[in-house]
Amino acid sequence: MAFHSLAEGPFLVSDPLRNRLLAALSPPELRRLKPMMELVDLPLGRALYESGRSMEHVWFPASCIISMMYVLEDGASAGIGVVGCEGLVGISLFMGGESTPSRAVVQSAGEAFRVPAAAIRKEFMKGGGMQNLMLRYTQSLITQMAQMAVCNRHHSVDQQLSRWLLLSIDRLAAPDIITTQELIASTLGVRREGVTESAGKLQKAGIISYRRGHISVLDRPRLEAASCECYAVVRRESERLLPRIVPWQAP
Amino acid sequence: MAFHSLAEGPFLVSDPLRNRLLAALSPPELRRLKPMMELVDLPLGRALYESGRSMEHVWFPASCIISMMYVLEDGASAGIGVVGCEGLVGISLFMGGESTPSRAVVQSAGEAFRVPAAAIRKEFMKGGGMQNLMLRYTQSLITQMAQMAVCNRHHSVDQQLSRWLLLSIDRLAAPDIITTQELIASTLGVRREGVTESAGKLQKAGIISYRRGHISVLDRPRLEAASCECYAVVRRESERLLPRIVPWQAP
DNA sequence: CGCCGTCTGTTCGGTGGCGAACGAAACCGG
DNA sequence: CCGGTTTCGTTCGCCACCGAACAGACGGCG
Repeated sequence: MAFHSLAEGPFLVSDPLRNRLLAALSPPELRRLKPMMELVDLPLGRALYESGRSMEHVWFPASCIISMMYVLEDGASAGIGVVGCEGLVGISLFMGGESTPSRAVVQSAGEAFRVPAAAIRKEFMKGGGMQNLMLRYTQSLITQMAQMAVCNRHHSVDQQLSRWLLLSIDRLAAPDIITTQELIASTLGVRREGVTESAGKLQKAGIISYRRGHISVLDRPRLEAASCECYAVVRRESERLLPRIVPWQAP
Repeated sequence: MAFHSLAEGPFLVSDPLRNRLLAALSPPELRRLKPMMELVDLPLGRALYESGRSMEHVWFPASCIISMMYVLEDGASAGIGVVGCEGLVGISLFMGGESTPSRAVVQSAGEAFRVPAAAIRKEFMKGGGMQNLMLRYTQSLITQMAQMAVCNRHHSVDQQLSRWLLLSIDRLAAPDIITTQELIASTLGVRREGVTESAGKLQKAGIISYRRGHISVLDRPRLEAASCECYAVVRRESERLLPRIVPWQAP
């Protein structure tokens, strides 16, 4: 794992603005958080936190995807949210719960910024723009979770895979995802064979292409057509609730 | 059921303490909200709000159950949360979104207190104990939604019905639910016939009994055994995050 | 360069829940 | 007490997904 110091150094890659929530903070807010911030390289499959464990950091993805999942006693699981550069992982740290019964897993390898829980809580308590931003993000996450629940119940694996791919490339701001079918299956809560089959169809149709541990979306419009309405709902609600890409401006 | 009047007046039934969140507010907070509060009788099936519409009130159930559901374009639906006397309906009003793409339906007829959106928002903005309470409740709702999503994916209709019954009687603080199989089916996201069959099994086993529009739980322990782990997870997390039944006390 | 662990492809029987269609019984208002 | 409406009961073919088991193939690592 490679760490890049934020304070000094010419590493543009360490610019917190790569995460859209951080980019939307006011200059003073960002200035207060910056010294505590750390850029971390996240390998595929790493767990940022486990069910019920107390959490020590809030994570702001820059170029990775994190899946929030619930795991049942028998090992079966289902993903309930996809987080990328538009969001953060660890909402329960400012919602007041300290922990949650879910699990957060790196679903596409990449980088993320992390900030100690205490620093986030302190800033949140001030009740300013940052609090408002975090709460709006939380609501967009709630929408996503709810829509995933309905999607789980009513839509085919084909549709769900398409939906997942779309959500992921939006949150990566890139058409290439570094992951495996096995991991996708566990977040969709279906068998790996089901993903293989659906992905095969999409590849035959020329909509995506993949090799071992790597998926590329080739034809976005047709992928949207193959997906269910759930993607559109989540996207619309995210656009409504979350800040545009342009950085913070005085109110 | 015994009620304790907070101020004056012989109408014990209108005591806000019947809702546990209201009961956990500090005396000054409750005093500020009381004048805006209204007790409303809610008939089965009534929608408190529709997807995307702007919301005018926050609802605090006293003796009813409200289901939060997502409805798909083709009419299919799934419930993502059950709210009773332990909670409130309308979190997006203080989370900053003003509306959500979901729908809230009366799932068991009864009474609820409602407070205008503006009053809640004003109190929330003060950032005191009430804000903390609402946020913790929101987190418990998130847990519930996520667990429902996994349950949707992996558990049988039998298990889900049992889970739903348990959550409901907890939130009613009574073993009798006034609802129909059709409504239960729509919140579980399954066919009405499936509910009929599962409910039949439970009745034959002597665990519940029902007649038109009315279900009674007879044997709670065996209902818990018939349910999946999801109920226990939600319950444990609710107990961890939410105030006990005892009313507010100075910190 | 070659090995081996990981990832992907394929097959087959089994089944839970779906969709549709219809009948019977319980409650409501007149 | 009596139609009419709502709610509940039952049946049957069907299909997407499951569970298990195994074969091939890529690619990192020694």
